[in-house]
Amino acid sequence: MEPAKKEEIKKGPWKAEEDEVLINHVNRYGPRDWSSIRSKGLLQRTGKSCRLRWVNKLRPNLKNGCKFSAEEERTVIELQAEFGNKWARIATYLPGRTDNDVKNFWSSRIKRLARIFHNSSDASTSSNPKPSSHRNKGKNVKPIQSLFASQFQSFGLVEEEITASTSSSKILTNNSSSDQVDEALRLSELGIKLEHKPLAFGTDLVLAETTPLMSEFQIANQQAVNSNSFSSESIDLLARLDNPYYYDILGPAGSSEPLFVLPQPFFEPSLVPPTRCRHVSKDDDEEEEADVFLDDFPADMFDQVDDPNQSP
DNA sequence: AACCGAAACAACCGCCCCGTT
DNA sequence: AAACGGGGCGGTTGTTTCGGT
Repeated sequence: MEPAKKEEIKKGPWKAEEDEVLINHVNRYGPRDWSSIRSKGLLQRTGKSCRLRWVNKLRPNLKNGCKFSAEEERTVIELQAEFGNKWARIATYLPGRTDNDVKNFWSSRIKRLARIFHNSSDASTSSNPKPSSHRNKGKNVKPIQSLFASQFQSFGLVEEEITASTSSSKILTNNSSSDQVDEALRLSELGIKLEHKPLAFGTDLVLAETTPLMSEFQIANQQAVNSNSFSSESIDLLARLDNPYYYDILGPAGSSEPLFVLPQPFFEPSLVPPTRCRHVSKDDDEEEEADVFLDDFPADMFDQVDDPNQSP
């Protein structure tokens, strides 16, 4: 017997009309019964696809188009160290951010670090360093140290690429570019608890491993400051790193005391107007209009969404 | 202006959990 | 108790945008 011809399932980018249908459905029934959207013939999308679209793009109060602030970055780093890759959980601490946002942010960050450290490795291991390109361009990003090994693995880099031969103390060397130092400083600034928290980046990082790293910071610091290639912020941070009591400033080693207070898990209040963010786009004439239609929602329709009584 | 690499973003896939039958 | 389906989540991949050469 010929199986009933399945209705074609649509994939790929969503159109405005589809969004509208989805929003109308949620407007009427709430954010549930995703599979019924297809069974009713409203959309040729799977329930999962509908849910994902709603959660990541159409939900009110999303910070679409906003870069992560320094505070958000720090929160992600801290929570990732604590929870691991529990993006949905981490996202509950970041108003307007989705698990996908957090995941993408982290992924980009890891790739960037991998590239930087890889280039650093090249520079430090080469006896005859070639002139570096302007922006450290390089494909075949290769992580070079065990420091971030498990994190790299979780982002699909093969195990043999993670060589144990390079120590974290080589992350920064006298050959490090100012880009590398800047990023490493940023890392130390944002991931400030690395020195004290074994869970950081999912590795068994211990203080003994990071101390040489920091001394290398100081070496690079001197060079870079001498060459006047840092921003004033970086120079300020470098000055602090040069301070022998810097670690004390960060907090006592081994202390479980948080260095800053994490925000509480966030639950979007139902009546808060949608967060509007301008796109980071350089086109200043282009105002963000994506969620204007959400203003038409009844005020109480999101009461059931993100119920504050629910645990994350 | 064209090209290229990196970063950012969007969406799908597969697995797992849980409630229902 | 087992089967099934829906939903949630993390991982991955494809596409677009951005910035530099």
